[in-house]
Amino acid sequence: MIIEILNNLELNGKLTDKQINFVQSKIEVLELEKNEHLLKIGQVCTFIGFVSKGLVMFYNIADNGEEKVCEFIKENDWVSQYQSMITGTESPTEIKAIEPSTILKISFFNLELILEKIPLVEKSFKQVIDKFLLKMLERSHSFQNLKAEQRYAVFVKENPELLQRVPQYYIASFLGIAPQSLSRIRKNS
Amino acid sequence: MIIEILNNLELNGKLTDKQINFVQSKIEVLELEKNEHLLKIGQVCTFIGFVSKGLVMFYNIADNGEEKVCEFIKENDWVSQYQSMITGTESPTEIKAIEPSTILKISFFNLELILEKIPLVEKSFKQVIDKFLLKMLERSHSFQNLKAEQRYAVFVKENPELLQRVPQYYIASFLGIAPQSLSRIRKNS
DNA sequence: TTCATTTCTTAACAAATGTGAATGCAATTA
DNA sequence: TAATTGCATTCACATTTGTTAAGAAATGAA
Repeated sequence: MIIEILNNLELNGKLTDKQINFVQSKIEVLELEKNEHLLKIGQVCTFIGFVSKGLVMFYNIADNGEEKVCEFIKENDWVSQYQSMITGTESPTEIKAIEPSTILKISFFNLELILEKIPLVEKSFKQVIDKFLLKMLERSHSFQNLKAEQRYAVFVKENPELLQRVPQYYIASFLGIAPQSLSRIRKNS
Repeated sequence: MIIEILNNLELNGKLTDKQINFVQSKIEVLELEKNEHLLKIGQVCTFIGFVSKGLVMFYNIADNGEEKVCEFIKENDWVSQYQSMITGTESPTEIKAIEPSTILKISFFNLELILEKIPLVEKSFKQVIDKFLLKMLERSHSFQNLKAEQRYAVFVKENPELLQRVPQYYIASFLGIAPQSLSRIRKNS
């Protein structure tokens, strides 16, 4: 399973067996059932997770109890609560599995050990953060400049398979619109 | 002027005179007139700037020529085009001065030199990136969950002085609404 | 100052999206 | 099987925001 992480970090073939074993020894494997939480509101996020299998979502809860989806994280991508992670404060958001999922979990403590010991990994992790920043820039831009219909079109183009894997009302939430509005948009296209 | 940078990085008193001189020698001082550009579309952003005096904005240009404001950057804050900077590609956005401004400009080349030589500065710069990421998270969240009126209320609360310093149609643009809509919102509150 | 230009406001109407309720469908459970 | 539950769709109507146009106010230049 660590192979997938190395692939994702574009480190395949670049680490020694010893280094790989070291990294592997710092990883905890977590199996999540559907709807099981990886992080709950009020917890401080002290790890970064790699979705090895399945699909999770990152969301916050509105006053009326609605789940507002910020991000879907598919297999072979990283998930964390950067806000809680950066500030060390309690997370205002949750992370839960949409499908049964396998998460490779690395605590910050262990992550620090890895980054200190293997500079190559540190460089790669910077890129993980960079990618996330780019994603958030793109997301703001999309809200600022596109209508819901266009946002949905982009989503479909970039995540065609998620249409099958994610309930539609979660997609609506991610797009910042009501489920009924998404129904209407789908009808007119 | 470098004092302001050290303050911003929370490094005041933590560097030796020699280190300070080294940093200072890598900084270029740039005076911008109102509406003068720090970065234009198509350029690759190869620097990070510190707004020592004045006010700049970061925006992209829609098909119809409208300027869509992504961010206002006040004195004592950092400005860069992270997307272009991270990917090394041509910037799709511009940066220009809203007021006559003084920018302390550090090229990436020099920044690398500084970060390598002074680890304390490297740590601080990570925090600069972290803050920007948090800002973008907050911005997405605001678009996803708040109505224009609420977004404006938040903006006013967090940037009361900008109401005087920024033309209203730029604020509307930043909020993702038409100038007329902002007029209406102001009227009803 | 006066004129020209830019910015802001207002209003009427259009378009997009939200809301609440009803319906149907599919999956799950008793 | 029947009943229940959750999700998607549809509709009518409300609210929000966009658009166009006109004029008022502010700003800058001669």
